[in-house]
Amino acid sequence: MLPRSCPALPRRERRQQTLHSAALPGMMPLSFPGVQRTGMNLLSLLQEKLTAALTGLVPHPETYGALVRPTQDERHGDYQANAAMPLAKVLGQKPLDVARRIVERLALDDVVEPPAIAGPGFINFRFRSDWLARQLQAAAADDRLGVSSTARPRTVVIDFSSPNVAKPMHVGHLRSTIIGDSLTRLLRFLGHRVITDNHLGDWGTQFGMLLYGYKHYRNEEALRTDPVREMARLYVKVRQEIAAGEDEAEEAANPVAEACRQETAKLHAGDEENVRLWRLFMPWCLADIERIYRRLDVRFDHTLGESFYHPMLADVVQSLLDRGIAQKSEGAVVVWFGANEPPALIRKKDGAFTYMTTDLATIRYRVETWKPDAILYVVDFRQSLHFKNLFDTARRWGYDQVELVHVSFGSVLGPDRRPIKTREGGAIELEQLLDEAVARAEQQYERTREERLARGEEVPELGADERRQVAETVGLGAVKYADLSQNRESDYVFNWDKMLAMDGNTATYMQYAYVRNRGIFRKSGAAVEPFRTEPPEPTLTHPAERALALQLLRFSETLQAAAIEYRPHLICGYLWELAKSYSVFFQNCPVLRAETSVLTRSRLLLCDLTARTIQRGLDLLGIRTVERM
RNA sequence: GCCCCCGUAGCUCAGGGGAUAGAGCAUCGGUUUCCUAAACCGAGGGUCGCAGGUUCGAAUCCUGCCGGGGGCACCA
Repeated sequence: MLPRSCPALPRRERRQQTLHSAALPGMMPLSFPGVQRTGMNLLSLLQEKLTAALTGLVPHPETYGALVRPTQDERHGDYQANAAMPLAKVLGQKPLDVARRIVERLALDDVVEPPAIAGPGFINFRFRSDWLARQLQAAAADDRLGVSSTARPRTVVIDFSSPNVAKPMHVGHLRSTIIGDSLTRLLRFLGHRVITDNHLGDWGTQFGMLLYGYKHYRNEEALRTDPVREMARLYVKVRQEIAAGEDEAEEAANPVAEACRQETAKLHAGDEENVRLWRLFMPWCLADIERIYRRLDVRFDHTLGESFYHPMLADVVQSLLDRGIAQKSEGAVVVWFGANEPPALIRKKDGAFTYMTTDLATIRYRVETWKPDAILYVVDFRQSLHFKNLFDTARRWGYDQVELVHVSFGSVLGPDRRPIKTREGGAIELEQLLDEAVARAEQQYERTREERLARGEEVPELGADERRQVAETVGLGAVKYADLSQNRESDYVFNWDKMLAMDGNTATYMQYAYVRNRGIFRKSGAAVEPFRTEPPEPTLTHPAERALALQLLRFSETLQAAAIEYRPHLICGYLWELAKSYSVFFQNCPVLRAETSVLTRSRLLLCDLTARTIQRGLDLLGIRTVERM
């Protein structure tokens, strides 16, 4: 069996599921199911106020009330409402007149400056600085940084990572693993009940290969001392043998491959010896992938692989036949979709079941066991047809209340835009990649340290342990962030230098912003606690202070948008903007040397809230921070 | 053959009805008696693949074409 997230060729797919009903093209959803519109959500606040102003004035006020966007140019204010132009036609009035009537009815006096009407009918909002300051003060006193917890928690099963065991994890598994983990963290933070389930490929042909390898090439000594490594060796050995036999005879039977297939078939048929060996191998295989998950800081609530569902498959097929959803055809059992569309097999003519059967059994099990509102599949784009068929079949089968979503992502490509390979043509092993990232981070630390010394700067002298810790955190953060910061639906061109770059929109930049921030507190001896328990109301007089404050208060709407569309890269984009705002602030607004102690306290509040927001944002991406680097 | 996706700056990518299309890298120029220079500031660089259409308004929606990729019973 192929892993679900094998490295692959490309392409993105549009959202398959609509979580909100957009009445107008391009409008932002007014609300996300289960997410309360309260707290510091600036966008929602304006949308609500606008909707209230439109109520009684126009039909479908919430549709037009939702047409609020951040401005692209700060000269136009902070946010803009675009409702007047489309409403002009509906009401048969001039857009500027409509805009004026809307503004007259808005109840936002204590929140925004008097709105400006500009251009063809844009209504521009600029928040009052004193209002922003009070919101910031409230956010600082809040563990959740002003982000509301959901009013209606949903139960969501997230199916991600799902590698084949019995062979080393490779770079192709990375995207599913870290996107799925990030979505888990995000939805949990917003208050949803998330159940993570690693749907392992633990029952397929790769086990046949292991069985064949074990029977022919095992090294007893190696198995005793390091079974995991021996498993990997056997797998590679067998795969090489199969590959060697493929060149001459593409179509002709490959004796080794055929032998492996037979081992697999025997396993499925319950052959005593093979089942015993399967039970022997599994813990070793699990230990191997578990090591990587630990390093990546990824945990699963359940690891129910394909083998778990094996006993249920015959009943699944029978049930689908009984209900007339599946038909027998050419000796197989299939489910038909459209007249011109090929069917999906749920039982092959040799009696074997397919991954469609397993996935159907899995849906039934999950729905009956956990009663989820939604099941997310974080899987390679190329399986979109499979999921379309799977979801269609499941709904016909009666599972039409659960929302089934294929959270698809693009492929990992090499510099030649072909699927990423090592020089030898194999997949890049995940662990090697992580080691390389950490090694590069360590080299970067060395280089930077020498440059700092050459400039006569103070250098934080890290002990060996802390240095390793920094390298691990920075290196893994770089790898994760490089992937997560890209729209998941795009193909991902793998590039060492870009992935491990420490400039620009990278985890390192964010981690560094955090470190500089913490340095201020360390240097001054100021404690952070008072800024969290009894925060002062900050003064926002410098443009850099105001811009930073505004960005900090956009955290809530960012997380909401990321959750609606299952797009972690929105968080990355936000953090990048936040870190840039902080940099400008840092450059222009001395903190410890501010003119007054009141201003110092105000700026320390901004610093601490920035640090906490960066730390929280990175945490939602599965990335850690360090105190010094 | 049928279906799906993509084409935006030299490169890698955001933006997917709203104001003059953005960022990073790369290139060029500048910044350190100052809280970490793994930083900051500035400059150049685009016919948003092409052509029609819808709209007050299109990179964004529709149609066609060109180029690239993927998927399409007995692998998963």
